[in-house]
Amino acid sequence: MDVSELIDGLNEKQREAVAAPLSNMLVLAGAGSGKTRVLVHRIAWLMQVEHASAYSIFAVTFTNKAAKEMRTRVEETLRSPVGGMWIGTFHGLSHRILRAHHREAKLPEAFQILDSDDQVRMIRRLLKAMNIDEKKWPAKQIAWYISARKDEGQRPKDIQAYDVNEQLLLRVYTAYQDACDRAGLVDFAEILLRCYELLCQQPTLLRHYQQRFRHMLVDEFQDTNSIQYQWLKLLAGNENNMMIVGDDDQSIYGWRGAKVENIKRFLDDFSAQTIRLEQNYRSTAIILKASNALIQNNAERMGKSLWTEGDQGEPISIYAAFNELDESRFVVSKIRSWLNSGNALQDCAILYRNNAQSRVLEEALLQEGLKYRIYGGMRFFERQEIKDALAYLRLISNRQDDAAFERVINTPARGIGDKTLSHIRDCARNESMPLWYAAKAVLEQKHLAGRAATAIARFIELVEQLDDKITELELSEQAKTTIEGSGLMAMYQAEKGEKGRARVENLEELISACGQYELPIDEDFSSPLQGFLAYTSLESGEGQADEHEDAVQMMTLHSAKGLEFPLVFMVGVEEGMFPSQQSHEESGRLEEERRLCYVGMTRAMDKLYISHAESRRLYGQEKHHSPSRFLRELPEECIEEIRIKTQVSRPVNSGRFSASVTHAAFEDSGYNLGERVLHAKFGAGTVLNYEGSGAQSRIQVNFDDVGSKWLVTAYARLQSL
DNA sequence: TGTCGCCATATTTTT
DNA sequence: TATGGCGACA
Repeated sequence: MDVSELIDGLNEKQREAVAAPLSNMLVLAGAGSGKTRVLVHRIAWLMQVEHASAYSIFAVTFTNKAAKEMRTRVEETLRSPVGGMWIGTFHGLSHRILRAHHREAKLPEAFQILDSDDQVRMIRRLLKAMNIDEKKWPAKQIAWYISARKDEGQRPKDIQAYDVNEQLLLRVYTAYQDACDRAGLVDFAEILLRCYELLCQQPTLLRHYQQRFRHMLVDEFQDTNSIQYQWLKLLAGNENNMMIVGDDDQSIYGWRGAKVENIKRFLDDFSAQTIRLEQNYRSTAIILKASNALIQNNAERMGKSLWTEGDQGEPISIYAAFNELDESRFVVSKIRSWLNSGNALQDCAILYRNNAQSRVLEEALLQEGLKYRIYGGMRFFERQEIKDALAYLRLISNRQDDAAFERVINTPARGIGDKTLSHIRDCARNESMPLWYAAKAVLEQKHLAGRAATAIARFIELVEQLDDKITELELSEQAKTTIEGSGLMAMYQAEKGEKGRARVENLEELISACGQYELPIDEDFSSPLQGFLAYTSLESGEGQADEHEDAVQMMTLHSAKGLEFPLVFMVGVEEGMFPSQQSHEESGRLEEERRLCYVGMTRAMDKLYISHAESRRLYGQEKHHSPSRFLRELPEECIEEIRIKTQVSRPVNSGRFSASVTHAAFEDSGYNLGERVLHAKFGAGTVLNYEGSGAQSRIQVNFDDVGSKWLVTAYARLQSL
């Protein structure tokens, strides 16, 4: 392969990064500046020019998707599959190390991963056992606390509890950790922390990995938390080279422990040089100008300004909607015209601050007959029926797994009630043994009523029989046998309605997913089932159907990071929504919101619409929000305001009056709402409410003829009356 | 064991 | 406003 291929077609800065001599390096990569390209080409460069072996390369990302993309693109660039190269997520790679050295990490061979939902359930059980009021101490909050501590690398012994509240949290943390350790379970944060501790405590092991991974690359570095930073630093040792790629302006995960400061820390700790990628290949000049202007209002920045050789493009349109319904209709009508001009639905995205905002939009899209796809939400492997099935498989492969035991002991219902169960739990606690063995013990002690005893005996027999039956089978047969043998399939088949049908389908899908699963040859799994179980926890089931259907893409601003769309709508850009109400309280949160806005804007390639509603129904109450401060931070020359202006025929305080409406989008024939409103001329409306005076007055008007319940809050320009 | 009604609750999410 | 969790009840 000709090496020049690797740097041809790159801009100067990209080339500088790709072809840099072996060293520590920060690539400060702005949105749309081709950072993945740089990473991929750098890997190829290391192999081709520096003659690095695939074996010596270690590349870390945050999501499976990013890891997968990187691997594919490296292989495409090198035109050959690369084995031996470690490309994966922080969790995936840590987990891999833990599997390989489970003994040293003091984990059972069949250790399993607890997802956030399992974690909360586990804590909920502990709280009950510890007699802690769940009302006062929600399990979710405690789970959050524990994960946060682990993200900081803190074990219970490292924590000083100064007040009673923290003492309680600490007690639960301790109990929780104890329970996990005994059951052979690790939560997500534990994977990282455990791996870090393992490497700290096993110098030989650490040296082995350090000597292997000569070339480390890290993506989205601004999202690393404390333990991830420590882990990387440990693996890097003194000799290895690390290239980190990130963008401080796109740091939007501070609230879950990400530390932007890690970038600066890296520069110090690794005496690295910085390369800035500022040329943008995605957006129009206007969008970039506005984004640059916005982000400049943040104080703590490394400094970066995006530019493009491309066109100016259209101004950013800002629509002031009456309310969220009007906002949705506006968005939908613009999408309709986009579609009518021969564009694809999937090239257009609606971005919002929180998930609840999607509802009104969905309804409007549905009404217009436009297909949409919502990102996020329940993932395949997180669904109830799937987790039930997996819990059986987990219990079969590890009898100590209390979380799995609790989940399936009475699913499907087999007459094991709370009483019997608490009996077992008590026994387990007193004897400090896993629930499974406690159940057996209780049975032997014959403390139970006949019926309960039979039920438990049957359950134990069931699991043991399944275990016997499936050991020799192929993975998908194992799943099938378990799902059917456990009675889960029958249970969900009996469930009425659409839901039940979908669940049965999902279970079947699970069986087929087992069939498609390939056990990674270079990882240390004792069986395909082990591998599959880990896979289901670490990879929550992306790549479901309908992904490629032509549909409007809907997602939160957070999940939009890394994506791009020709047409983008950002909705609900109002004070109190975005920036969100709660971001006013903590320091630094406002800047993070601004970065989020920056992320959103820079998703747009050609056209960006931003909308805000003057009134919005929120938690059952009508709320009035002013336009977001972020809008004021956009340069005037970059924006075009679309606003329905109401002119009232005569000053009124109440009663009927007539109003005429002018609309900036009048010329746009595709704008249904505008047309409708205009043609209706708002003949007569009833004033419902009147407040203030002068230019700031507001009237609330009901126009019966425009639609049933259409409530309009319009700014009356009294001076023009 | 399932259902009803009451109550609190109400960002952002990947692994 | 809607939703989900929980206790009470049949």
